[in-house]
Formats: sequence, structure tokens, C-alpha cells
Amino acid sequence: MKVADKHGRIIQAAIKVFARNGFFNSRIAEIAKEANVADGTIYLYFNNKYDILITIFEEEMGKIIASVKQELSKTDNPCEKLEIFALQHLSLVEKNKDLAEIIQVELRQSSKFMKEYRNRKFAEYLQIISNIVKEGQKKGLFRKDVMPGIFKRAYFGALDEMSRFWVLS
Amino acid sequence: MKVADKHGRIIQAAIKVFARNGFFNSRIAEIAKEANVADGTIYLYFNNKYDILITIFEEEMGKIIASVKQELSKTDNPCEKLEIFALQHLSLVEKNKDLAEIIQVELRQSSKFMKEYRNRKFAEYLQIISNIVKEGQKKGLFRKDVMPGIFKRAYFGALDEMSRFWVLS
DNA sequence: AATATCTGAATGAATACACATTCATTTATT
DNA sequence: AATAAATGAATGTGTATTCATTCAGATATT
Repeated sequence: MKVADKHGRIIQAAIKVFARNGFFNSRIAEIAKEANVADGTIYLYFNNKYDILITIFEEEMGKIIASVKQELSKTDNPCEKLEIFALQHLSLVEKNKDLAEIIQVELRQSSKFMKEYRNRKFAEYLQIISNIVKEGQKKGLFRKDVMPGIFKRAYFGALDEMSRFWVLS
Repeated sequence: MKVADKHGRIIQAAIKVFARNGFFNSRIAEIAKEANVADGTIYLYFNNKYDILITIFEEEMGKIIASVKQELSKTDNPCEKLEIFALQHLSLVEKNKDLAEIIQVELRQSSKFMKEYRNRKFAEYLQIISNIVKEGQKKGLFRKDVMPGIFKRAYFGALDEMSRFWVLS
């Protein structure tokens, strides 16, 4: 890492500040201060405030997806995969509380103010679950009447709501 | 309903507008227009913008809780109750998409900008689930090692995430 | 090697503007 | 006539973004 990785420092600062105040109540000035950077410097690395949030979604979710896929590749038993996914999800949330909070809180309303932006990374994350289910059904391990597209939501939703308990405390 | 129930009209307008834009991107002027009321009139009925949102949480969640409890009282079999809760939740979401969206999207971050406000109504809603579980355990119908406080979150989370699929579409 | 010139990253004060809230005035109700 | 309710233009504040300026380091010139 460069001694002065401004981009990275701003992202890390923003994760902290957004998690603390929520996106709309966060001030660019506060992020700048947290990153030890001038207000204007932020605009050398990002187009605007939204852009910082989008970058957090993209870059950080990307890392998480990669890490989960990595863990899942260690087995090809769909039952075990499902379990690994849950454990991995909860442990990642615990390790990155600020990031988890931003994803949980801001992702939901992001579509509201970033019309053009559809969160592909999040969809990709959910996709991992439905792929496990499909695989399990092919192998005759899971019931065929479970709809993977519905299941992925129920499974993720349960994990998400449970983890929210300790993220927000 | 009174011919000019301003309070109610403003609330209904705000539900529509908040659902459309999200809280922070909603303008008081837009709510006023939607309610066919002058901007200033809103401040005769509410202290400020936050107050409108809080009132939505309190009043509308109150109605929903009452309605769910009503339905649940029709049986005293905990298994059936759990099923009724799910069906009732999903049907209420479908009937009140705008309200559902606000609760799903804004509730999460509300704690961020309304420091003093703890959402009691929402806690009360979750409580319904854990009470069913406790009852079922007492009657020997549910496993004793299920923790009601965790289960209520997993169950609600699954329902919530599934319904989000069609709320936001 | 010493000096002059250039470059562009970084700064932070100044700007511009959006919008919640107010309140003097008007309209309705008793 | 007195009181209450409603109006909407005007106000003031907060803050995202801009941009003229600085300055450390690179490059050219002597």
C-alpha cells in the first residue's frame, strides 16, 4: 500500500462516517477530516458524494463475494455449502460492522436516489445462494418444489435480520 | 371520515411521497401538494418533517399490529398462529405497498437521525412472534432449544426480504 | 552543480443553492 | 364581530461543490 493511498483512506473514512451518521447526515467535511485530507481533495478522487457510496458498494462487496466464493470452493456438498455460507456471512458481518451497517441501511434506499444504479454486486451475492440450491436439487439432495429465487431471499433475509441485532448495538 | 381530515390527508400524502422518493429526498412542498394543502398547514398538524415520519410509524404500525392480533386470536394453536402471522404479514404488505416500503427502507436508518426515538411499535410487532414461540414451547409443540428472541428475527427477516421482492417492483 | 521553470496534487475559503420553517395576511367558522 | 384555521411568499441556514492559489518535487537550462 502506498504511504498516501488517498483513495483508500477516503473510502475507509467514509465507511466509518456513513456508518455513524447515515449517508444523508454525513458531511463531506467530516469524511475529509477523518481521512486527514482537505475537502476539495475528495473531488479529485470521486465525482460526488453518491459516487463514494457506490464505490463502497462495488469495491467492498466485491471483496466479500470473492472471499465467500473462496470458502465455498472447499467442498462440493450443497448442504455443507449452505452452512458455510451462513457462517461466513455472519463472521464477515462481525468483522466489518461498519460496512455491514452501511450495506444493510443504505442499500435499501439507494435505488431511491441513484435511479440509474442497480446494485449488481448485491444481486450477485444472492445468486450464490440460489446456485447452491439448484445444485442440491440436481443432485437430489434438496426438494424440487423449493424455488431457488424465493429461497435465496428467505435465507438471506433471516441471516440479515439476525445479524442486524448485533450490528446495531 | 371528516370531509377535510387534514391530519389524515397529510399522512396519506406523506406515505405516498416518502415511498416514492425516500425520506430525505422528499420535499415538504411535494407532500403539501399531494395533500392539497398549503406548505404552512403541515406545520399546524406536525412539528417538523421527522414528526410526520414518526407519526406514520406509530399510527400505521399500530393499526397493523391490532389487525394481526385480531386474526391471531381466532385460534390458540401456535403452529397455526405462526402460519397466520406469515400470511397476514404478506397480505398486509401487498395491500399497503407504500407503507411497507417506508417501514422497510426508513425504519432501518431512522435510529440514525432520530437519536431519541426508539421504535416501540416495531419491537411490539416482533414480540408477537416470540410470544407464539414461547406459547408453543410451553405446550410442548416446539423444540425448547429454539431461542424465541433469535427466532423472531429470523422469521421476520425471511418474510421481510421475500416481500421486498415485490414491494420494490 | 546550481538555478530556473514547470507541473499537477492538494488545499480550504468562497459560492451557490436548495428547502425546512416561519409569520403576516387572508379566509372560514362560530 | 370575534376567533380559529389556512395560506404561501419570504427567510435563514446548512452544506455540496468549485476554483484561485500554494508548493513540493520533477525537469530543463545555464
